[in-house]
Amino acid sequence: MRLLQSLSRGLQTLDYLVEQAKPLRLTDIASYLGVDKSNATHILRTLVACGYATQGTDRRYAASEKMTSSQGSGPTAEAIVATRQQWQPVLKQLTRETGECSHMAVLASSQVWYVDKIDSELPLKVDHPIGSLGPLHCTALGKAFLAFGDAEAEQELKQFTPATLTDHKALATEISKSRDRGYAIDDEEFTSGIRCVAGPVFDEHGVMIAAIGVSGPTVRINDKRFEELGALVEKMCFMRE
Amino acid sequence: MRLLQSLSRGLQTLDYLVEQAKPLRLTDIASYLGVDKSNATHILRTLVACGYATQGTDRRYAASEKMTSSQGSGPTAEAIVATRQQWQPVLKQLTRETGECSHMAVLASSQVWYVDKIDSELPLKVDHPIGSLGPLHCTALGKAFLAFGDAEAEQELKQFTPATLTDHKALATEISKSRDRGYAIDDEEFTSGIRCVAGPVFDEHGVMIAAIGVSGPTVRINDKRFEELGALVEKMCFMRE
DNA sequence: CAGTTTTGTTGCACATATGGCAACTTATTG
DNA sequence: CAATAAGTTGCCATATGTGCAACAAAACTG
Repeated sequence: MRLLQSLSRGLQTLDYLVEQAKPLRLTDIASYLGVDKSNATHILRTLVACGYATQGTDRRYAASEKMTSSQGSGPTAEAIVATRQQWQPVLKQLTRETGECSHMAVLASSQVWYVDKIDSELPLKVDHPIGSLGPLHCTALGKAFLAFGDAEAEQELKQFTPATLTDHKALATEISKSRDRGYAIDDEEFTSGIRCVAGPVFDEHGVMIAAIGVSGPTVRINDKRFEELGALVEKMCFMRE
Repeated sequence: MRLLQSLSRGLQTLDYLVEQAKPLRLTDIASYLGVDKSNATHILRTLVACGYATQGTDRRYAASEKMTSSQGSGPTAEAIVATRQQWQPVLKQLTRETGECSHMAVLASSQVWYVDKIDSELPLKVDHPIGSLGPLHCTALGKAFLAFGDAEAEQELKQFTPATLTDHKALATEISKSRDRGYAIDDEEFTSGIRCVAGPVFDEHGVMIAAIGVSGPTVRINDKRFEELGALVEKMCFMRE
């Protein structure tokens, strides 16, 4: 029973790239395989040439989309459920500390998909039903994906309120600001009278898998409190990493 | 720029297997690659040994699940959202025709995960909140996954009501019956006083991705109506294929 | 910012893995 | 039950993959 050595190594490399699910350095791959760097270079170059791996600008290698997402991208049901269970205490704490509704969403088909929420006790509340969808460009949760995930805004930025950003350049600036801040905001851009803040949730590989945020009526959230909420969400999101 | 020949050929073979999406004969693969049968044998044997291809009883070779299905277990968020949108009309129709609640669920971590529902208009109703989880062995939706999907029941079959099947053998018999019927049932096995029926939803590849079902209080569902509901769900599920 | 270390790529030569041939075994067909 | 086609194994020559070492390019570091 003879096997082709170089092919075996190549496939083993693929397995490793898929398993690690993040860009890997040549040296690490070579030492994992137990071969010379030179050999690893050839293997990886072949994988890239055949479309099974990609090389980033930092020279690191990763499995191509062919391997990582054979059809739909995005987290699996398993991952969502696990994340939901892991982060629900955070939602509860957010709502307890702020008195406002908190939500968790994942990315699906260029929209945010609400998968969990904790309702506010107050009579005036924000309610995105679990299972519903929302736009990326004018919700805090959506902007969190634009800022920290690999989501892209739709071509046409639909206007929902006077405050909705409909210009791609303005949106890009805002997303950049969100990245610097560590959280994204929605200042009455989707629904008049509602302000939201949201931060990213990363999985063990550093890939953004979900967003969590707090939403409340503008009447209860002045500029000062708006910033406080943002800081709180940012703290809660990055605490668990 | 030198590439590894045998690795290239191996990956090219994988592409071909994936593209053709059906078991292929050794000779065809060899002639496609333009190599000797002997060489093709070695390549395919290596692919099989590395888990990238499989050889059927008829000796034909096919790409392994690693290549065909998205490697993460369970459907992706994208797939769930798409299925939800596609099948929500069916849920609505089920509730309209029966007056009872209808639900849709996907499989996540050996549990059913409710991702959509249409409420009954009647005052006495069954309510599984969207986003909540349920056991596989004693819900109609869960049994649908056991019967038509590739789910496996937990080791310990927890007892929820006197009617819960806690014996693996009895459960296997019931699952087998479900397969024959075309739908699964839950006769007060999870909650006393509630009867449910559920059928499978398949994607374009014939892989079960979700289950949809109807639930109502036993007082409104006698044996005759129970069967009618099952027939209805079965019809609705298999209609859309 | 120069010196130092680490990492990635290229050239080369040798050993050997690999591909074709042919013989052999196993299935398929008339 | 021939007869033919498909699949697998043995063998050998050489194309080819591998490691070594030199080189180039980042990444640290003081």
